[in-house]
Amino acid sequence: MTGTRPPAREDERPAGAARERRSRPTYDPSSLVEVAARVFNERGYDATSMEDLSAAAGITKSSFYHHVRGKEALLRAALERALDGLFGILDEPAASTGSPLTRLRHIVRRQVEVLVAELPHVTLLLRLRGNTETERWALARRREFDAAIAALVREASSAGELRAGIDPAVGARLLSGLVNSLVEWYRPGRVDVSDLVAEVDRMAFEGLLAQSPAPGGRPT
Amino acid sequence: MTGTRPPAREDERPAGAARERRSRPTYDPSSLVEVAARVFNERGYDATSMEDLSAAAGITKSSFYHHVRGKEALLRAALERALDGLFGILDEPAASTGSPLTRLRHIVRRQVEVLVAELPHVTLLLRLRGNTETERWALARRREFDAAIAALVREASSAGELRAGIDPAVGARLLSGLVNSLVEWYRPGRVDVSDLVAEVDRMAFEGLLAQSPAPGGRPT
DNA sequence: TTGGCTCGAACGATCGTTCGGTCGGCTCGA
DNA sequence: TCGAGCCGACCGAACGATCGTTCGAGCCAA
Repeated sequence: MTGTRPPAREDERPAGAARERRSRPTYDPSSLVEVAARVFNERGYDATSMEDLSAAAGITKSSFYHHVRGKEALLRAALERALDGLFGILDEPAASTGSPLTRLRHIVRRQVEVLVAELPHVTLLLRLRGNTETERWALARRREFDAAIAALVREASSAGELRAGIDPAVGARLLSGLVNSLVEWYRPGRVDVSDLVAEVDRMAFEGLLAQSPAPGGRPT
Repeated sequence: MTGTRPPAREDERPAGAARERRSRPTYDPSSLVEVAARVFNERGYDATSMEDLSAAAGITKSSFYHHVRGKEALLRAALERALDGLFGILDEPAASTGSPLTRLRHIVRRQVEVLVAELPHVTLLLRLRGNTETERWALARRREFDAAIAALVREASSAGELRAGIDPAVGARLLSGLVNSLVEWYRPGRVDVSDLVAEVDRMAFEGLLAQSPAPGGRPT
């Protein structure tokens, strides 16, 4: 990277410090993963140096290595956290009971909540390019998740619960794209999460247009 | 990048060769921009080395520098092409005549077409992180485009043309996210472009749900 | 004194870029 | 028609910078 760095926010204070000892804060692995995920998202994984990460954690690069195994291990830990959150949705009872549309709608709404709760980690997941074995592994798992949604869209379509004239495969892609696009703009606090869930649900299933009666629509 | 590279597609033949002379193909700048955009998207901009680019073009790294100014210049050229395509939509007559909803719907449909026509370049634009001055410039222009759409959504909402209960600001983000998510999965030839335009339009404005009458909906 | 924590210094590798020079087709005066 | 000279295309080698990672020695609370 020859390019000049962006303004480099000044509020990168040492994170974590989950101990009572104040003079020498110690860093638990999960808090460093959180810091790393945040910086990865700001600069992009490949453009982020270990120097950037250690600076964001408030220690030198070599001290940083005392706590973490390496750059790729940090990435993997963050991706695992994102994937655990997403696949956890599929294990919920509501994800496998009721009509296909009911299940799909529940998953979508929960997916919004997980995206918000694990924003940095899911953001990382959604921007992977597959350059390393770790990235390809995470991409494969992400495809599994998308495939589950696509299967549900296909079921709902076969059951006549979805609009005719939308190809289920395309509709599933658009649905996932709509939900996932949250990570590009949502920042905590700006919009209430329950409002966001309701808006994404309406947008996805009823569209932007006015005055369509929305049969069987959920209450807000 | 220490990570092992992905399988490295074998079909990276020298592009361009817009001359009749066969023994020594010459490379016009625009064809090299196209090659670069494709590889940038495969590996990510920062993870792509000039060696990768020159290999994809079929020449050595030093030869490659005979044709292009540098890595960032290639990025800028690709981004300009994407931005020209997008802003060209706003200059079309149909983008400024009719009701806000009519204009919005036209822009969205044209945006899908431009995304498909300039897929690699727009993809690059949508993945920027803002690490260099060039990237920040392109991001600023992209925000201009999104702001134009957001303004139109606000207008249409004020005119009562959009569903009540969707915040215009959020709706505009979701709409852009829905359309832009195309670059993550659409590949030319798989879905007919006019079909795709119709499906994105339906999805965005009428939603996935069945049996809503869609007043004033466009013919397909 | 022990042992976790911190650090400066340096490792080899790879990055984007530059440089000097070779090759071969084209131009143009003889 | 010919050949000398030119010039764009091409390449190997190397530049300094930065990358991820390692090492060993200090520091300080227990």
